[in-house]
Amino acid sequence: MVIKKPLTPTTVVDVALGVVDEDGPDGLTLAAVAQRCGVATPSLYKHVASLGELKTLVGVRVLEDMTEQFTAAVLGSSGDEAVTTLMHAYRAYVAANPNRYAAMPMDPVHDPVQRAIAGKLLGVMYATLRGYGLEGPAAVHATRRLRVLVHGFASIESAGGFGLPEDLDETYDQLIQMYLTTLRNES
Amino acid sequence: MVIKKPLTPTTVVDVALGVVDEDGPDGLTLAAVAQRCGVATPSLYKHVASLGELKTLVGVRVLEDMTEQFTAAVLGSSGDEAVTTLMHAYRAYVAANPNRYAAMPMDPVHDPVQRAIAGKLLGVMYATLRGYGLEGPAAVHATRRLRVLVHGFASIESAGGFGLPEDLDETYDQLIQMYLTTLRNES
DNA sequence: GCCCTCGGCTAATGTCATTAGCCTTCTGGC
DNA sequence: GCCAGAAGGCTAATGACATTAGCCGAGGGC
Repeated sequence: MVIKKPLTPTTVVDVALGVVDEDGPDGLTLAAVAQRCGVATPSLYKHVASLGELKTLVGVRVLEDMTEQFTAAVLGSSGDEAVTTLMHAYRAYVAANPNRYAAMPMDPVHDPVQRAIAGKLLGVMYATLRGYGLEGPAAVHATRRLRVLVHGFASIESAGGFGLPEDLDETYDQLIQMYLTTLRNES
Repeated sequence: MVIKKPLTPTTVVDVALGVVDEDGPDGLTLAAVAQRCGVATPSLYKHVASLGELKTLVGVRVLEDMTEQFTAAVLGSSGDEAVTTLMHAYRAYVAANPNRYAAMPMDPVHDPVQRAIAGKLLGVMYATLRGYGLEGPAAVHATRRLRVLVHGFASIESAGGFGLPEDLDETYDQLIQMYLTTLRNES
């Protein structure tokens, strides 16, 4: 007999992430998670309140995951190099975890926990822009532009939305250069 | 007795769009559509093959809708003005129809009908860039950049993903300027 | 040794999608 | 006018899910 690790909310979310990775966000179902846990579906309710809550928790985990990776990627660099690194790291994350990214909440505004961790992720972007001397609103706009670029590209790419054969790396490089140019003109 | 219009695939899609508008993409259910049509759920199968097909058809309709609007918006202008107009029209469409936009397929690659109409929409963007003298790959990259910008911004905005109070019009204007700058430097 | 909580289970309900099979109505051909 | 057949609706049934209620055994604190 294998020693059954006790089921906890954390392990349930772990399993849920596995389901998302394999079956996509829509494949995330309590039944699927329960089966992987070797447990009857209703038993999950001892650990999570509902499918909706589980999805929220998965979203939080993804946000944490991204925050961690991007923070690590960007550490030790600054200026254009940092921005470039961050943008590449973002694209790489989404390419490596397309389903997870699709499970990321676009509107973390509602759930307070999600909002907190989403704020951290934003903070990484914001901090990466430090050194360009942006003040107040200008920094907010610059962060938003960055977010639009990385999310726009990544979401289309991960959905397989770019049909033509032209090099996507080249397109992404152009986006990076475009963004860096505005930063330079602004500071 | 009101004269019952005969149900056709087209009217079913019309009703489905109404459901999407009100309840979001996830609220689109055969049961909901059937109820609005005043018909039992299985009866819908006389008109659409499955829920999946209905979603595809809804996606097509949204793409057609957008294509039509953007074409009209951009007619008669060219250069920076045309690009600016297109970008504003895109944002306006998504703001006016957030749920519909969320129902738009990001990967029209699979269904041939969707691919065709998606190609038309891309064609509008592509045509808008005429006059910048872009050749071959450069035009493709420029179109992609445009798409990334408008989709990135619109999808975040429509999801309520911009939390801070700073003016979103300003952010969008900056994105437009950013894009126009790259176009000028390229042509 | 007793009680209680934890974490699992089964049974039941309700919502959906989907399939099968029936029935009525209209239409075209004769 | 009559009939076949297609169109378009319906009911019944099945199977996946989420969710709720209520049962039960094991283990720990006392």
